[in-house]
Amino acid sequence: MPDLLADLNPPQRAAVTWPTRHALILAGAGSGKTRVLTTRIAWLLSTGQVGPQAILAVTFTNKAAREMQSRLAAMVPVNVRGMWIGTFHGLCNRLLRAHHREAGLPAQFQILDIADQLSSIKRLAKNLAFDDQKFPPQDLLHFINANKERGLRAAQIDAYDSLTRRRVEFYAEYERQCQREGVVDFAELLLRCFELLQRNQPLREHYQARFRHILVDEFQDTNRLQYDWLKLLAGHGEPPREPGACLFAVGDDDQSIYAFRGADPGNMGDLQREFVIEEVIRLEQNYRSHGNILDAANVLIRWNPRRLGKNLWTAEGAGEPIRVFEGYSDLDEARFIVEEMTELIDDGVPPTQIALLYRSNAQSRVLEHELVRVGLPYRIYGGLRFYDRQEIKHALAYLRLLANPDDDTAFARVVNFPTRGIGVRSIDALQESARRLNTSLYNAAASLTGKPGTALARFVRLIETLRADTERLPLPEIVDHVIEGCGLRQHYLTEKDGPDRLANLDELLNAATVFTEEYASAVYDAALPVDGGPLAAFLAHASLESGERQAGEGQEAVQLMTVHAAKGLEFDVVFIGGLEQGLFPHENAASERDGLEEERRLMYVAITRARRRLYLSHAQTRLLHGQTRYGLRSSFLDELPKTLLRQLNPAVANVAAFARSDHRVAALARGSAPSDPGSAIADGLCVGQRVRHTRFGDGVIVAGEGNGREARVLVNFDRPVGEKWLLLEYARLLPL
DNA sequence: TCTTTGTAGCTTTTT
DNA sequence: GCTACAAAGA
Repeated sequence: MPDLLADLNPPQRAAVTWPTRHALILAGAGSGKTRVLTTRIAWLLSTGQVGPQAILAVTFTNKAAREMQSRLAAMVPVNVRGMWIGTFHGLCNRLLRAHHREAGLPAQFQILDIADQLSSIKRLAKNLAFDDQKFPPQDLLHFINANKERGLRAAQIDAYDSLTRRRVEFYAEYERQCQREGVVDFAELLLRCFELLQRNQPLREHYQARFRHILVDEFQDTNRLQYDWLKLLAGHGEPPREPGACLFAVGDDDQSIYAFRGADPGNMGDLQREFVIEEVIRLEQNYRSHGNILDAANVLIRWNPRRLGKNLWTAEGAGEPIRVFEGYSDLDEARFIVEEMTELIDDGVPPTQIALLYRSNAQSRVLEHELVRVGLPYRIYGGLRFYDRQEIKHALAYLRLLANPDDDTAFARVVNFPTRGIGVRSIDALQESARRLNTSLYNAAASLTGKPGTALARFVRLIETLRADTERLPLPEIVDHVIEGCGLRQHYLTEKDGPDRLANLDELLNAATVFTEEYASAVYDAALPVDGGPLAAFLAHASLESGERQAGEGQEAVQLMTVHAAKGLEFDVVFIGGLEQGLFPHENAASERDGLEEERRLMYVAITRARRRLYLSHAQTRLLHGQTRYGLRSSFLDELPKTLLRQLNPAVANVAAFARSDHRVAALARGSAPSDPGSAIADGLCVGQRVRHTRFGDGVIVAGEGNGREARVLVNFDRPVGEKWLLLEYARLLPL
């Protein structure tokens, strides 16, 4: 046991050996968060405080869950497979499979991924004759998901306008359709599970009594519903029959970059208050980056108000200054980056230790072009995932149809693929008759089988035959038989990109084989009934785990990805490109509530990915949406202390920018934070106000900061001028 | 049924 | 400027 705690620093050790009480661990970037989490579990087990069945560990990604399992397996001799370690969705799936009857779901219920959900919504919108101009399917999807993530059913939504009322009606219809089809979307998985536990007291008490320790990773990324789910399991707010579970939450509010998806970093503060956590443990020693890089990150993030507060430090030296490059154009910037990379590689830096991060995917193109031109291998994250490939989705749809004929999404996907002469007209007619009979497309098709010669009848026969032939087969053979029997393999034999797709289908077969082995070796809790069988479990696995983002393989490649994709990773050398106003921070963020703060956290995440060397680059012009845009350097650059930076190409224009940068940093040091929108700055000027300038024309005040002689405002001037910082002492601004 | 042509949109996206 | 998806022609 003592060796578990060896090499832990004092706060880490305090976290690991925290008494049986709720805990909030503020874990900075690179502070050994995962290690603390897994060691905590290992410590609880090996000190004999609880058994493995009493642990519930929740993560956001399958990768994180696997990482935790494998690390834990290396620390203590337990069957980690049988433990409840998984993603929110994975664990909810497990619970719902075990208690599907109580949850009102069929044993074979299927999980819709986001693409399935969208196609389901499109189908319904068409059936209900919803105007797709007034109600774009994407909006409906967002409306439904956002509400589910807040824990709201259609009946619980307050609709004050007719548009919202229609959306609510649609939501209700969608719920009905899913229920009839026996399918659940991602958000439903959580909401259904939450409602099940809330409604079913014996079940709730069973799990509350069972899980003595609930550990949550990346707590800042939880949404309302996930937090409520945790509270429910922890028995929070209920009369204490016996002491509820201990919630051990690890997170970093500064790395919350998914608020746009519904994550609520405010949950951290809520947790602290609601669970009465008097002492927050801070893990602030960083084992990743050199001092200058950390200092830059620390200074940058201090511009955000409402932080829980944290300052990273390292035992390592300051290291190199942060390199700043200004290109004339995006191409110039790309050339610089690629040249620099080439030099680094020549100097012996492994290409895999070099990462290029950008705010948006569109930025990768110029860089890729340049990388291809000089012949530098690269690996780009963000492509298709394995289970998202069309051939895989088709094969899975056939399997889904075998498992659950009511799954209309699966039916619609494969009814005419490979083409078998069932066109739009037949489908429309089928839709209509299914709607009339209030049944699934498959049932409607089956009921039309009076005419055995029709294409539709042949399709129904095909599915029936497949089902009958595979009924008693083990999973891999089912998959093999279906791929063969449905004609997919035959179809791709003649396609131009057929070989790749066939290889992927083989890979699916392989995945089924691996899955079957794991499934057989008691992946699931022995104490739970396993309903639905291996096929349903495999299909759920395919929906919940879409596989690694496909990337150009090749071991010796530099890594390209968005900042979001880089979260949790680290590299010796990091390039952050496109640091321009409007791009990073992104212009759309300005209109969102707390948008700029999230952008800043994103920048914080980007900076803290670097171990030894960090490059920040921007370009004066950039081709965006087919037009040349003139970008100002990112305000984030100005928020970094000049002393940490080394400008690689001192362009004249930057002298002013640098002076400005010092000014802003000085203002921050004095404690005068940038103004919030709406607040008055000086002399009756406030953010959002229109003003006139003798030289620049008219514009709107976007931000303001400082006071007295140093008070200045950021004005967004009309058309050609754009954003400018102006010192109020000198600039004569006329309020309009 | 497959191909062509047109038009919208375009930030990030763990499950 | 490019892509993705939808509606119209062969």
